[in-house]
Amino acid sequence: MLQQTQVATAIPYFERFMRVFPSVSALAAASVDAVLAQWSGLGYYARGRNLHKAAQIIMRDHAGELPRTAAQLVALPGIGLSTANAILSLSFQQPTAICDGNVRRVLARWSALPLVVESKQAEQQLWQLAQTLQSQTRPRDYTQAIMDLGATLCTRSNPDCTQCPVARDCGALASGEAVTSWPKRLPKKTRPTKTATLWLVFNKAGALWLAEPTSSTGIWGGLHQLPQSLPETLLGQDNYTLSPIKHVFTHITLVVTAKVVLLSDDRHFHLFTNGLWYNPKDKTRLIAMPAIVDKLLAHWLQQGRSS
DNA sequence: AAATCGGGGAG
DNA sequence: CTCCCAGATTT
Repeated sequence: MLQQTQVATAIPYFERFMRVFPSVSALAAASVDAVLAQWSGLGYYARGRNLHKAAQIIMRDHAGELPRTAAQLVALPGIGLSTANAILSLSFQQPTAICDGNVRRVLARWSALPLVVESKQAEQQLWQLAQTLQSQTRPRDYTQAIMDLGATLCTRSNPDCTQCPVARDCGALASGEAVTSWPKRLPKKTRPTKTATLWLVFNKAGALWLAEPTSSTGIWGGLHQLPQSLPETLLGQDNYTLSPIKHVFTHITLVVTAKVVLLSDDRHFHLFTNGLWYNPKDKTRLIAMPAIVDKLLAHWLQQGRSS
């Protein structure tokens, strides 16, 4: 959950997830749909699918226990070198280095790294530096400390160097330039905009139609989806077009126009198969779906019938 | 090496 | 708005 996701964001998801799947065996025994239901809203759904697969592999090949070597950990889906080393140092007191976003920022500043951090050279030097600096006697404390340093003091835009325990030999601080000018970064690239139409189809009870997932990969893979089109016979029905909303991804900006259809009778229900009717008020029934569903529902409730 | 995967916190 | 977060995987 913490891969590319801030701790504060992940905490409520983590707590709920651990209540529903309190053990590796419980997670392995669950359906991927049940896992993704708990992941809904958190994003990067491949993490949820990979975690589920990893649990099953751990049960099958590792007697239900996490392996304790980097090579075995990296072989599990969703675990790369960074996560493997984090597990080894934080859980098993092995002197492995991590080089996550916080650590990269701390080390780039401390070493006054002239290289653009996205470059292969910088990547290599930062990993090398991280491994060199790792404590051989207290790897767990060291790993937690350098991450917390980046998260609390050596922050992106407003570092508090007066409180920093390594300010004395920090290269960026000594340089006279602004500490925030590190890490050096590549110029930003513009994010392309794409448009999409999504349909909100409500039945008489006020439940929303969600289609079964059609693919386990790609954007929102494995999640239930809003229809992008409707059967011809329904297009003549009264429908409402909501004002477009923006939904930003890492690589694209999606401008979504939602169209709303209210089914007043049962005539057209036979057109809706391979999916389910989701009642937004039923909080007990968690469905694997992207955050944009609730976003559009809120938009519809707030905006209402504007056209 | 570059692109692809969400969503939100913070400024 | 922009930047970036306890990155991994695919192309």
